[in-house]
Amino acid sequence: MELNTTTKISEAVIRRLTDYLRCIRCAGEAGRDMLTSLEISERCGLNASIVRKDLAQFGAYGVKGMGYNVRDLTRQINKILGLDKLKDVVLVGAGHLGTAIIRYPGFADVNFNFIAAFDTDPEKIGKTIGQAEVYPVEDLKPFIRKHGIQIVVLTVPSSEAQAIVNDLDPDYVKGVLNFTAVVFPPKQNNMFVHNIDLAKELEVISYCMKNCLSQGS
Amino acid sequence: MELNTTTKISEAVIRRLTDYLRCIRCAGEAGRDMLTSLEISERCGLNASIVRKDLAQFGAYGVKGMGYNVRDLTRQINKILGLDKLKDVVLVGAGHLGTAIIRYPGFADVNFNFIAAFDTDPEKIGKTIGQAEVYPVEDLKPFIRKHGIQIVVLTVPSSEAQAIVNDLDPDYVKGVLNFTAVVFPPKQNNMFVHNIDLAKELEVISYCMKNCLSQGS
DNA sequence: TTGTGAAAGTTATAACTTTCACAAATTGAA
DNA sequence: TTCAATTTGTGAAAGTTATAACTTTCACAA
Repeated sequence: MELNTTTKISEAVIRRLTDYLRCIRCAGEAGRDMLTSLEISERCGLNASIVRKDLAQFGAYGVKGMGYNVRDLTRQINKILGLDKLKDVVLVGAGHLGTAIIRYPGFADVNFNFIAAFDTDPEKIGKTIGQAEVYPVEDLKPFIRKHGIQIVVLTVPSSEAQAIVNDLDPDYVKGVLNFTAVVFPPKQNNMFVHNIDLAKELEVISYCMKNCLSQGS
Repeated sequence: MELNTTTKISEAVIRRLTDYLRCIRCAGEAGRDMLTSLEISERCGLNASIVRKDLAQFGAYGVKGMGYNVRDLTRQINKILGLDKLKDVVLVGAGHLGTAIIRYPGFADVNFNFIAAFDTDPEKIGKTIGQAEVYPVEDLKPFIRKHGIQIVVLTVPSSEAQAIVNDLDPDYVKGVLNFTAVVFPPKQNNMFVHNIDLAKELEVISYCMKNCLSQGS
C-alpha cells in the first residue's frame, strides 16, 4: 500500500502508535526481534486487526506469515511521529515533579532532550538536573529566542502557570506540556497545549473498580 | 432523564468526565459558581452537545437557561467516578518520580491518600514523604493484607517492575498504576493495570507539530 | 520446485460517537 | 403576567471507528 499522505489521521491512531512503540521497545529489550499483530494487540489490550490497520495505513511494514520486525517497526513509527530527530525542550519549574520529569528515562528514549530548566528559587539556580542547568525564570524568554525552543514543559505551581503561558512567544513555542492543575484550552496563542493530569488514570481505575468493568488500555 | 444503570458507559466518556471535573474545579477556584456546557466544552476543546450528552446520561444536573452549578456538578461527577470516598493507596519506589507523585496535589483533590511508600534503599526507609512513611519493600505484601490496600502505584526502576507486579495479591489489589517503562497487559492476574507514559503527550505534540494538525485535548 | 501454514493487508459491515437541530424549561425584565 | 433571551436535554442523522471475515503474500520444508 502507498504511504498515506492525504487521509486525515485521527489522534486516537497517533496515541495507539505511541502504545505500539512502547510495547515494541519493551519486547525488543526482552530479546524479541519479530512480533505479530496479535502479540502487539494483546500487550496493548486491543484487537489485532486494528493494529494491522493502523500500521498498514502508513505503509506495509510487516512480512506476511511472519509478523513485524522489531527494529524496523520501531524506526518506522519513530519516523511517523517525528521522534527520529533530537528535539530540544525546556522545563519551567524545577520542583519535585520537574526534577523527576527531566530524569524520566522515557523522554530520552524518544529523543527529547531537556537542555535547560527555569525556576524562581535562588537556591536552585546554577545547579544541574540531569544535563539541564537551572536558570532564573527571567531568562526564559531570551533563552527560547536564542535557542529556537519549540516545546516547553510546565511544572510550576498552579498559581504561576497562567502568567508563564501568557508570556511564551508563539513565534517560537509550538507546544506546551502542562502538568499544573490549571486547565488550558488546547490551542492557546496558536500553541498546542496538552494538559496532563497524573491523577487521571487513577480516576479511571477508580471508576473501573467501582463498576467492575473489564476494559482496555 | 433517569439515572443510567443499564447502558454501557464507554471509557472515552469516563475520561471526558475527568476533564470536566478538572476544568470545573479550575473555574470554581476562579470564583465561578455556574458554567454552561459551551464554556466547559471550550475549556476542554470539545463540542458543547457532547458535554451535555455526557452529563445528561447520568442524570439531569443542569438548569435550563442557566447552565450547571459548579458545586453540585463537582459532587455529582465525583460520585459517578467513585471519588467521593477516601481511598488508601500505596506507592512502590520512592525515587524522584515517586516522591513527586506523593506530593502531587491532584491526588488529594480526588480523595486519593498515599498512606505508605516502599523502597529497597535503606537510606530512605523510615523517612516520610508527605504523609507517607517509607517502609522496606519486603513489608509490602503484609501491609497490603493488613490494610486492605486496593490500589498500588508503581514507580520502581523498570527492571524490578515485573517482580513486584507478580507478587501483588489479587485478592486485595484491584488496580495498578504503572509508571515504569515496562508495558503490562491491561488485565494482569485480574488486576486492572494502567500504563502511564509521561512522554506520551510529548510524542503526540511532536506529531501534531510535524503535521501542523489542529486538534483537541 | 511446490505445497502448506501463518500472518499481513484489505474490504465490508456493524457498532459506536458525535453533531445537528429543536422542543422544553427557566430566569429576569418589561 | 407575559415576553424575550438562554441554555439544557434529546431524538435522529451523519460521521467515524472497530471488528470480523476474507484475500494475498511470504517463508520454510519436503
